[in-house]
Amino acid sequence: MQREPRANVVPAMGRQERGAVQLKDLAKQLNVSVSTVSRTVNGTGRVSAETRKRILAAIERTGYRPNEIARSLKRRSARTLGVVLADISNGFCSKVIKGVEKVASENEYSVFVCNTDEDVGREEDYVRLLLQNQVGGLVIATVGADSRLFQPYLDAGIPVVFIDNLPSMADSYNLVAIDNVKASRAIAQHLADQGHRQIAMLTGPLHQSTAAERTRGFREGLADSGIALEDEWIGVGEFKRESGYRIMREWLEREVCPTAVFAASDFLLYGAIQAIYEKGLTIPGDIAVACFDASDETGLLRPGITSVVQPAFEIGALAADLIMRRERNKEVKRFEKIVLEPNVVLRESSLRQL
Amino acid sequence: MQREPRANVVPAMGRQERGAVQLKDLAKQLNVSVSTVSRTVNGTGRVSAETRKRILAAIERTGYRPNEIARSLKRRSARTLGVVLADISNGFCSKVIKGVEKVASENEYSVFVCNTDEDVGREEDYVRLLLQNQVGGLVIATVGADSRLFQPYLDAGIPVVFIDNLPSMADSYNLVAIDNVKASRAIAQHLADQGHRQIAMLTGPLHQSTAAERTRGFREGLADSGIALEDEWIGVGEFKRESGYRIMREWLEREVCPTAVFAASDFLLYGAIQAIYEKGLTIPGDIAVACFDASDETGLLRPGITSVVQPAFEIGALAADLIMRRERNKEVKRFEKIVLEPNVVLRESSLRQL
DNA sequence: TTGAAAGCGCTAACAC
DNA sequence: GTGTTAGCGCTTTCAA
Repeated sequence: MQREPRANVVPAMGRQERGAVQLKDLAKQLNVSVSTVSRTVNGTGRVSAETRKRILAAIERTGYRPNEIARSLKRRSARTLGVVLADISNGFCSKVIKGVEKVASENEYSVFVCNTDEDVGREEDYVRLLLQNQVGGLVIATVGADSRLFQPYLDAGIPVVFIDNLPSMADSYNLVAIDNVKASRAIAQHLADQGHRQIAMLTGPLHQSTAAERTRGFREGLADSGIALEDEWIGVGEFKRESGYRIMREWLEREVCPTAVFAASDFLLYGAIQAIYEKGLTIPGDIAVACFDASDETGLLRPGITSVVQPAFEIGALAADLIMRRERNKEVKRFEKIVLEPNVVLRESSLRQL
Repeated sequence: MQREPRANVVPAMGRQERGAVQLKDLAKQLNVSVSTVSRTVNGTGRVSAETRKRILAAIERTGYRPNEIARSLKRRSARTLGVVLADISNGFCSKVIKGVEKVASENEYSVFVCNTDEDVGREEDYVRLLLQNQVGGLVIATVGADSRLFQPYLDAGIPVVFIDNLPSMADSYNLVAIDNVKASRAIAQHLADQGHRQIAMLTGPLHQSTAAERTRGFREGLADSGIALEDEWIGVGEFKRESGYRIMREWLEREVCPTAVFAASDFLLYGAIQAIYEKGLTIPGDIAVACFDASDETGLLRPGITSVVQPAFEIGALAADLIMRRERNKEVKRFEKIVLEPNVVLRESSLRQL
């Protein structure tokens, strides 16, 4: 195919050879240099009022948008954030993402979302892939405890913010999370106050710091009321529905079974509740229940579930904001730990007198 | 500060000047050219078995990973997918994302997730931002009907897949969705079969094709049973809880009110149900209800809600797969429309005899 | 089979 | 104020 020789005949809006208008096209059109255009686009350096106006007009007219990939290559960092979470369908996770997204979009950042399904291998793959994509920061609820995974981020000066579990690092990490111990203590206190003495806990893998902390806090809280949390009534599974169901069923088979159950995650509890109902028991009549992050998008669930409500949106927003602040002040190299107050909401599922 | 003059003294694993090991580092170490390393990394072009082995070993040893940004710039397309949806907290949306993500990660793609909250302005911003980020494809449940927004994608040959609403384009788009008309007809049929005659519909903005189709299908389905869907019983709002609540309340104030309500989205219905309960009425005793995409993550909702269940995960996966196929066969420029069969699940919320 | 070199679109010295 | 130019890290002709 022959090149069109009389290119000038083609008006400015004519078919573009390949893709979008770019810096040099504008420069050529306006008889200025690419750097002048670049400077006005970025508002950096001086440009005379008149040329600026012409350039802005041309940008408007042509709909020019800078190629973010080229910018990122030059800058060696993309205006993107990676968010790595267990499961986007989970209310906590989706709210965290929304929080991250809000702050990100305010800063013209885009957000990569990655579901690990609590699979350590997938987490590793994503963490690496995001690094290859030169994300400006990483927000992660990690399930693998191996902190070496994040070393390349430290080396590259890319902020990593943990919002849930902590890997086994000394001090070189950022954290935005609630005080899990305190939250669990509060629930323990509440169940004890309600008169329960046979109390069980459903929790996740204890090598995950959240599972460990929530269990510890719960045990301590019960101890404060002179109640022992027996080992046999600490059900350790995965943070999944099936685990809660299975463990609760086993408990219900025994001669004595708990009158109150606290779960370290919502799905664990939903599984347990299913087991309780299948046995023909009622909540809170026969068994009181509570958990972390009960989230009922429908607003129709009865009974309402007593719950530690993490400020998930805020956690996401704060995590993203931390990254943005680091981005602005590259010099500030300290690590930040933001620990939020837990919020406990009492609902019917644990209230004896209704 | 003075440069270290005896650089060779520093072992290979020593502190890197800046960031990660890259192609030219490997090339230098192994006394081969960057192109040879590049060829073995990508498995393109011929490389002798021996050098290939040495290079792979070095990659393993150094943990080299190609910089995706640089690749993207060269390729003029990033290995990323954009997903633009109303609200990640919605069960339909989160499942779509998971479907997209599954296929994407199988292809070493990353996924940008964007919540529009049904705001046309935000949708536009995101669509443009994703283009600037050179996404390899776009999966979108659009709310704005202006097809010009997507023209730059067409021009650049970037596949756009609609999974919900259609913009007002002629034929040049891809679609993966269920047959909304058919699904709504089925619900209409069911409610008529249950003996209902005063039937109402809650729907979204009628300029959105899904809202329009669902309404049309429902009307046609009722007509098949000789029932007219009165205009006054078509409640048009936003696809949000508040709309459902507000409209249902109005209906409940009237002398005659519907005995069955069908909602074009889950949140619309949840709002309506709240209004029904506040009025002291029961479901399905007083009013039968059904909707699109009732999703109960807890599994504890009673009554279960009769619903058109879109295969959301599959929709996402098919949409992503379509993009991947286009990516492989750039030559294939046709557009695809994949219409899936609707799946209707009858539950207690609409069953008279329980 | 391998290497040299030209970009991909942009930013930022540095020179004028 | 403005322009020239050297890369950012990679892929890909084109020669050798």
